[in-house]
Amino acid sequence: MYALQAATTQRAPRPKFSNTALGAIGTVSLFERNNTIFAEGDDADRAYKVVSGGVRLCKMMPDGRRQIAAFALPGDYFGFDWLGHHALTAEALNDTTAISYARNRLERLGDEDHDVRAELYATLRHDLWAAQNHLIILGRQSARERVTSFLVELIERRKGDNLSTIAVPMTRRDMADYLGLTVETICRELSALKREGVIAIPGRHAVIVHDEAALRRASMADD
Amino acid sequence: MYALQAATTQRAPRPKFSNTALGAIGTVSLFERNNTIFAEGDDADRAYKVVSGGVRLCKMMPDGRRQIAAFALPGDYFGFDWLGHHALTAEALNDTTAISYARNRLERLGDEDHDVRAELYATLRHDLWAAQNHLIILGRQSARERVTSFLVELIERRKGDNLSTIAVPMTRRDMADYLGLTVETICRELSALKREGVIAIPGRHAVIVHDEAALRRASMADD
DNA sequence: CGAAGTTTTGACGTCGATCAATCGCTGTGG
DNA sequence: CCACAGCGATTGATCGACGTCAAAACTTCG
Repeated sequence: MYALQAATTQRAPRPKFSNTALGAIGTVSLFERNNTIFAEGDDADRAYKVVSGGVRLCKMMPDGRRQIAAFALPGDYFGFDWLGHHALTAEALNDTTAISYARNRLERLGDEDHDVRAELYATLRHDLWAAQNHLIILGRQSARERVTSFLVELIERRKGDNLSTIAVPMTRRDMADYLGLTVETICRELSALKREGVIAIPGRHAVIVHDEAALRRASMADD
Repeated sequence: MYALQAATTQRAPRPKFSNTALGAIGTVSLFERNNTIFAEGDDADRAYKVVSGGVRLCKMMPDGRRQIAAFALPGDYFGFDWLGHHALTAEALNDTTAISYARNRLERLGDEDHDVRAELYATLRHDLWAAQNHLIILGRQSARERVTSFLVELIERRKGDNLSTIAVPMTRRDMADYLGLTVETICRELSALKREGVIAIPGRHAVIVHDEAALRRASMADD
């Protein structure tokens, strides 16, 4: 009973802003691969929605260690989390198109429009939910569990298409910095999954899932 | 410049609800050590503020592994993060007193009162900020860095008192499950810090900080 | 074709986990 | 008041998963 309830209620829907309210105030921005969109500590004067490409949201340590907190993929919002200064650095994974919203306009809209307010709130709640799930991966899962959890996450974030081929827009290093591992461990786990027939790897930025059930089993799909 | 900015702006203030608005609708609850206040997946019909004692907020894996996402100490709010179902399990660290707020009253108040709304939003933002800082600890820090980061966090959360003795209301196991380590590693790191003269350990639930600068240096205070 | 960056694989090292024993509280009953 | 049981904390010995170092293969782009 508890497990069933958890399975049906834990999924936090990615919020969708009403196009009517926000559509009008956004402007299109382009970023090329590895460009910084904003850095941790910057004035948070703009927030974004990814149209195409992808973005990594990360924190850096003084000695160069990096932890990626999340990836923003097409349809996702980012930069809404902190209204004074950005808490994370945002960098383009690829050549990326995004719609950008001015902070002062967002705030005005949030004060006036109950729906926009609810959606800003839902965005924040979704990010918190995602971060808390990420904690269990980083704190308590093995390398195998992390890599399979990540692939399952990509499967579930993939929008309409039900292909068994999933797009992997980030590099092995990005995956490593998201999962708290090294590039080499990522490669080894992917190779092992390939050897076991669970997946195939047609190229750097794609994975074919042959046995999704095995993948989910290996990921210990939380609770 | 950037480092200075980060140091002054990254700290997310713990929100304080206006007592006038919320004070009226809270009721006092008591929980004894290790009692479950709510479980992951439960209907989120109440949210809480800790008065005395402490609470761990955690996720469990089916095989018993546990990740603690946060500790709620006196003055902290918890259970506000998810308005449908709770995303985390809350358990009392100690005999604990908390003020509990009914969800439907909170929602009504949030709709009516701009200040309450801002404070609910600030609570969520604080939790997200804390979770993102936690990610870098779990993903990229050594055992030594994790334990010292934790002690620094306790120092900074300690309210008015400026004593060098800090209260540690949780067990070694709780610390381990918060930091993604084992009980043994926690003990060993604490013993090493004691041997090096950085801290003293007068009892299970207290630490005396002799060299706070060394502690902060060892914690690699992020960014 | 050559250069630079990314991915993959192998050999080896290490940090923290595991297994095990002991210590030291705290509470309970004789 | 003391003996003892039970649980948490501590310390030691050993193990193993993942990191580090190194080299080769592959991809991309000039």
